[in-house]
Amino acid sequence: MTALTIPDNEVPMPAKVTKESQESFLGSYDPHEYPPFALTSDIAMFTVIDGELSVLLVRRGQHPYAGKWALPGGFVDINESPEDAAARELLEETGLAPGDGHLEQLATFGKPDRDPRMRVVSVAYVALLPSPGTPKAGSDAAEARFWPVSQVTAEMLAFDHADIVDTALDRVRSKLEYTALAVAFLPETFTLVELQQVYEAVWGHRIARANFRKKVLSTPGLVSATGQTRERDRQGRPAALYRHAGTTRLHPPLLRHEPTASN
Amino acid sequence: MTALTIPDNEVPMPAKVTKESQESFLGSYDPHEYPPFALTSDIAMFTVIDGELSVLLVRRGQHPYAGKWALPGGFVDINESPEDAAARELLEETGLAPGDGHLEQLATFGKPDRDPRMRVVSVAYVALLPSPGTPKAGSDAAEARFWPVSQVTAEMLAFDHADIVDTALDRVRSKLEYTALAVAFLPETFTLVELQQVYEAVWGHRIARANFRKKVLSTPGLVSATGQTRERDRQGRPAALYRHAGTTRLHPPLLRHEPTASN
DNA sequence: ACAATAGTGTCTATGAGACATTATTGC
DNA sequence: GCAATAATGTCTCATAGACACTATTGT
Repeated sequence: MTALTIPDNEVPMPAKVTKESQESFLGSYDPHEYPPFALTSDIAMFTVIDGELSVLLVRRGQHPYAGKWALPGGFVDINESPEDAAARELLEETGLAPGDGHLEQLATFGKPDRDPRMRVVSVAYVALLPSPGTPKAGSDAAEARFWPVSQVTAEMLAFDHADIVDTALDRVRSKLEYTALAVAFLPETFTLVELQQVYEAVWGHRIARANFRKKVLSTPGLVSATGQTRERDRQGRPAALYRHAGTTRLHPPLLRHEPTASN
Repeated sequence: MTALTIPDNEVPMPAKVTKESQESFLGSYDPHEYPPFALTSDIAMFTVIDGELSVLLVRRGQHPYAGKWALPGGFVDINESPEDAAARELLEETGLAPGDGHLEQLATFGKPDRDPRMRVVSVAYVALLPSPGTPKAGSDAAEARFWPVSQVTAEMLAFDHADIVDTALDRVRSKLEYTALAVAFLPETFTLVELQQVYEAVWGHRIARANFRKKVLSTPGLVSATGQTRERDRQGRPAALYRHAGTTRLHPPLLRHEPTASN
C-alpha cells in the first residue's frame, strides 16, 4: 500500500516537491522524497538451559548504550524481506536455519526516539531453539551469551529491548498454551519428561506429572511414540521417546495455572 | 535495532562511505546513507453490521490496482510512531479516537515487491469499532464502505491486503476466545444477547444461548449488571444491561467449537 | 534390596453441552 | 391468551487436578 490505500484526494505529495517528482508521481517514486526510515530486524532467541528459559544477548562495545546488552539484530537489506533478514541473523548467530527451530514475527517497535542517532524502526522476531542450544557465542570477538530470563533486568538492556523481551516472553508463554510450540525447544525425538521440563521452564512453575502426561497423550496430533527409549547413564526406568505428530494448534489448550502442590 | 545490536566488529559502515559519514559515524548518522524504506500504516477496521463481521475498505482510483479495494492507511510521519499514524488514520476515517473502540498492532508486511513503485513496509493494525459503526464513508470523495468479510475475496483487494485481512481475521477470532475484546464491538452498555451476537458474527456460527450466558456470567470480571434494562420497541421480555467489568484476559477461555444444534 | 526415574489407575469436583422450563413484555 | 424474547434449571458427560500405586532400570 502506500499512497494508494488513502482516498485518492488525500494522496500525499512528496515532502519536497520537485519538477521530477511531480512528473513521476504516477510512475515510480523517488524514495528520497519520502520520510526515510532505517529498518532493522531484532531477534529474541530463546532456549532452555539447565531448566531455565534463556535468551541470547550481545554486549555492546560502542556508543550508545556501550556496555549494555542488546538483542542480536541488523539492518534489513533493501532487497530482502524482514523475515529474510531475521533468518540471516539467526544463521549468523547460531548456525541454525529457520526450520531447525522456530522463527516468527513478534511485533514492530518504532517510537521516534528509540535510537538516539536516527529514526530506526525494528521488526522484532522470536526464535525458539533446541536445547543443547549451539551457543556458538564466541563466533566473533563480540561477547554474546544466553542469559536466564530471570536474571535479565530492564537496566542491563540497551534501547527499548526490555520492551521487546517482555513482549516476547508474553508471546512464548501464551503460545505454549494453545500451540505445540514447546517441541521447538527439543530435538527431533524427546521424552515426555523433557517436554514437561520445557513447559516448566517457560512458565516458571512445576506441573503435576501424571496429569500432564494424560493431557499430552490425549491431545490428538501432539506427539506420537517412536517405540524407542532414551539411552540412560543413571538408574531408573528408561523413558519412551516421542516425536511431534504435526499438529500446531492444541484443542483444547493446555492452560497454565499457578503452582500445584505435587510434582 | 541498527548497527548497535550487531557484534561490534560487524557494525556495518554506511553504504556510501563519504568523509562526512565516517566522521559522524559515532555521532548521528546520515539517514540517506542507509537503505531507505517508506513506512506506512494500514488498518483493518472491523465492526458488526446486521449480524455480519465487516471490514472497512477504500476503493482505489489511481494506479496501481486502480478499481481494487484497499485497507485505509497512510504514511508514517518521520516524527510519529506507527501507533500514532494508525490512530490518526482511524480518526480520519471514522471520527473515533482509539479508546472509543480498540486499536492494536497486528503485524508488519514488508516483502520487497509488495508495492510495484517503491520499497514500502507497512505496519498493519486491527481496530474494533462499536456496532452502529459511524460509517462516515463518504467523508471525502473517495468511495469507502464496510464489506461483510464473507463477501471479501482476494481478487478484489489491492497489494497484499488479502494477506493482511486474513491475518487480521485470525487474530480477531482467536482473541475473542481468551480476551474480553468482544465488548469493543459494543457500546458502553449492552445485553448478553448482543454480546452473544458479536461472538456469532465473528466466529460465523451459532452458540447455545443458555450455556453462553452461564459461561459469561461465571467468568470473573467479564461483565457486571447495571441494573437497567434495554428499551424495547417490540414485544418480549426486556433484556438486562451489562457493562464490561474491566478484565481483559478470560480465565478460563471461551473456546469456540463447530456449530451446535440448539439455538 | 533399594534408590531413582517412568508410567498408570482412581476418585472427585468442575464445567461444557443439550435441552426443558419459567419469566416478562407487547399485541 | 398468544407470540416473542429473556432468563433459569437440570441432567449428563468429559476432563482437570490430586494422589496413590505399579513398572523398569542401575547399583
